[in-house]
Amino acid sequence: MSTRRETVRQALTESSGFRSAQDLYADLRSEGSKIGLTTVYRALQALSDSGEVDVLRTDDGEAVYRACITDSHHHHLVCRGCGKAVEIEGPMVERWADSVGTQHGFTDITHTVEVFGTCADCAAAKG
Amino acid sequence: MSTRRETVRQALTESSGFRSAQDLYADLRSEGSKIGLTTVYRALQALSDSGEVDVLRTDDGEAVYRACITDSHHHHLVCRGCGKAVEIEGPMVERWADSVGTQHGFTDITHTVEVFGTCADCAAAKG
DNA sequence: GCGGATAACGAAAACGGTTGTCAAAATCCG
DNA sequence: CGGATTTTGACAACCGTTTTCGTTATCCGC
Repeated sequence: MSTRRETVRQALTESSGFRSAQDLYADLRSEGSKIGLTTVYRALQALSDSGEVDVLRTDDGEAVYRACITDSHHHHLVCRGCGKAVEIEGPMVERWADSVGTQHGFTDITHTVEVFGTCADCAAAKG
Repeated sequence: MSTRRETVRQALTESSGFRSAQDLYADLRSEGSKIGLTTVYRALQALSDSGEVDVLRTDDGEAVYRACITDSHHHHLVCRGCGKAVEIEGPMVERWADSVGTQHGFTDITHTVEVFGTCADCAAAKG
């Protein structure tokens, strides 16, 4: 009876990038769903166990999830001052991730890259 | 009066690798110190703020600290089946992240890289 | 359809690491 | 010594996550 699990999977797939369980819960509730937080967590755990989503931790310990898409993607260069994000591409990095994974006998390789910095404006503002 | 901060710094320096705040607290208590958990956290936070220790998060969200002002920045290749993690290095990626950030006028650049895959064992087990 | 076993659900409580509160103790300065 | 300031640590609050447990929905043999 994985209707709820499907719902969560879909919500995650539709949103790009990483979402926290609480984010997804808020999203679903605001869409009118009566899903419970517990179920969101359970679904994410199940999806994670079966390898359908990737999980990692933010700096403040929150778990964030991403639908596991092997499809090509881009990354973001995020300003830690104002949050401005620039889309960046790194074919070199894609190749590197694949090759390093393959070297260790891993298959079905995906990766995430986040680059953080202080943008020119914020650097200037800060003095 | 930063004897306590010194104590924590020293405890961290003496132990190799990553330790959690709770670990350090337990260590210090077992050595007879009457330090409080709050103080350990405060000291670690201060040390982290001043860049004297590195912080990261374990898979279950616990913060771990390492006295290390230097090198050994590495990433992880994580199996999405069994969770096994392999430490990987990618000087190329480090350089790429720096250069792409600089190109966009960003300074003070950091980055995170996570590579996910299915390890040989799990691929075999799964069929 | 009907009824009971089974699985999924969700509200609320429990949990564990972390952070905040606040009064007591230590330190500093005059 | 005495008062201002800082540091400390017991304790409570917090927050994301997990567990509990009673309710509800689904499945399956009749």
